[in-house]
Amino acid sequence: MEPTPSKTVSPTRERILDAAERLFARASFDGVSLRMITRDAGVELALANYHFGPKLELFRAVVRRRAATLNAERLALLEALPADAPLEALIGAFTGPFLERSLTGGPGWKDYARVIAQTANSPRWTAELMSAEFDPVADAFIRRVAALFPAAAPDAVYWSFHFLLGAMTITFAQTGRIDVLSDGRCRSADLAAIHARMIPFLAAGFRGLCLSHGEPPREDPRHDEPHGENR
Amino acid sequence: MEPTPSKTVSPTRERILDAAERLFARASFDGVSLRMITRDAGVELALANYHFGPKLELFRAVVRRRAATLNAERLALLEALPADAPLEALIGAFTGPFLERSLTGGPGWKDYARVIAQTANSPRWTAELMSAEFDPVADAFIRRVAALFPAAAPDAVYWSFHFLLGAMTITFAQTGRIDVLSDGRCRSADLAAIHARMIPFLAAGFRGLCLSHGEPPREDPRHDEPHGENR
DNA sequence: GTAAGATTTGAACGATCGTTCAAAAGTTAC
DNA sequence: GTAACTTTTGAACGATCGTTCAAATCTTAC
Repeated sequence: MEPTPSKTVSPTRERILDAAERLFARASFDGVSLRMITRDAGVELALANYHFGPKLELFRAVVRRRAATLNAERLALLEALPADAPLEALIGAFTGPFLERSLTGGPGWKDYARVIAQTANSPRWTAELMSAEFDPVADAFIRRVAALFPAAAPDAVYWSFHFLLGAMTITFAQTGRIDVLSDGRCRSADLAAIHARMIPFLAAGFRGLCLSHGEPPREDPRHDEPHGENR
Repeated sequence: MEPTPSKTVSPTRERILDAAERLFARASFDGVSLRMITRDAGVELALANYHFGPKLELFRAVVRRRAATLNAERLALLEALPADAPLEALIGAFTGPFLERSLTGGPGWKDYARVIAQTANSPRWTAELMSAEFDPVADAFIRRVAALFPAAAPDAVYWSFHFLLGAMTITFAQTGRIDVLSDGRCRSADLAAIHARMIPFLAAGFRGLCLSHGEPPREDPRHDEPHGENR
């Protein structure tokens, strides 16, 4: 009688989730119909509503399914790092699990990354969904990073994390635009190569923003930057 | 007889574009119907198809309309900068015009920013649309930045620009997630404050990635690279 | 085996979708 | 004022949308 049992794993549930994930990765929430999903999954249309309720709940189930795995691994990596771990290790603990699974976790994880990338940059109701699923581990990551920059402005670490999220999401979106722009010098599909570039870039960005003085230089650019631990 | 005259500015055309921009900023391409747009614009449904052809062409017209203004200002700022302009000035020339108009250019520009943010992180056909509109000025920006890092790896500047795009788009998306995460310390609506944080972060990221050796340290880190121009 | 519950089926609901079209109204040029 | 053209109107097209529901089928427990 319950509309969303979710107690035991049902093969039909998983087939629908897989198809939904695959299609939501290639189009928006409104660009995918339940008929496309159930047709792709090889099940009847009404089964989507039986197992998940309304369409939005199916989408939320797609986001939620792999988030638990992801967050658990991220938290484990973060907690395994010593207190004096370098910033690059912290960033890697946050960005690495998603990347690793996109590479070796099967096509579902790659689709999932695109779903998340889309959702993170969408307006309205997606924000609360993202917050509900990913904010706890984001909070843990930010707390660890903030400990590295005790003199940083209170919002500097948050903004840095915000820019990290942007770089990560546009990477996982895999639009292929940078491939064209760089005339083949960059390949969006080579996530491992991107990671090798992303971590140094982000680490430098964190240091550049969080090691500066409390207020960012507006019209009074100081050139006496006394941050001795540069690199 | 022509389906898309576009020669002279038609008030009806502009009303439809305004409504489409406003609605596309709040939902996806498939989440907005032509009936919603024309109802919001106060015109008949068939007029959308008369002035723009199919729905996708209306969306492209929305993207295209303000892109010309934006690119012209960006290029002018870039060319006005001296050859020895600091990296921060280059980044500001690329990110500033969009930000400034989002602040003072009326609500249309804020909606436009959200449309672009969504589009930049969407899969499929949006990539070629973004490339067609924004790649020329992106190319000019990258060329200027590359001149500052003559010893950088050929793809380092492109990846840096990629991460810049991610940080910029997730900012313009204005999802409000960072507001919740930071418990009010960050405000997504205060684009001016964000800009003051974004430029130092990105500049440090560019330097951190483009001033390093040719190859990122994988398993064979070469240390014989004569990189003497570190900052 | 039989009853109770969970799952699947097939069909239908009303609503909305993008697109098309002929006719009406408005505009411009002679 | 009439002709040529552009713009607007109102209605309709077939298709697809999310959701619902009763009946059929499968599963589980006694």
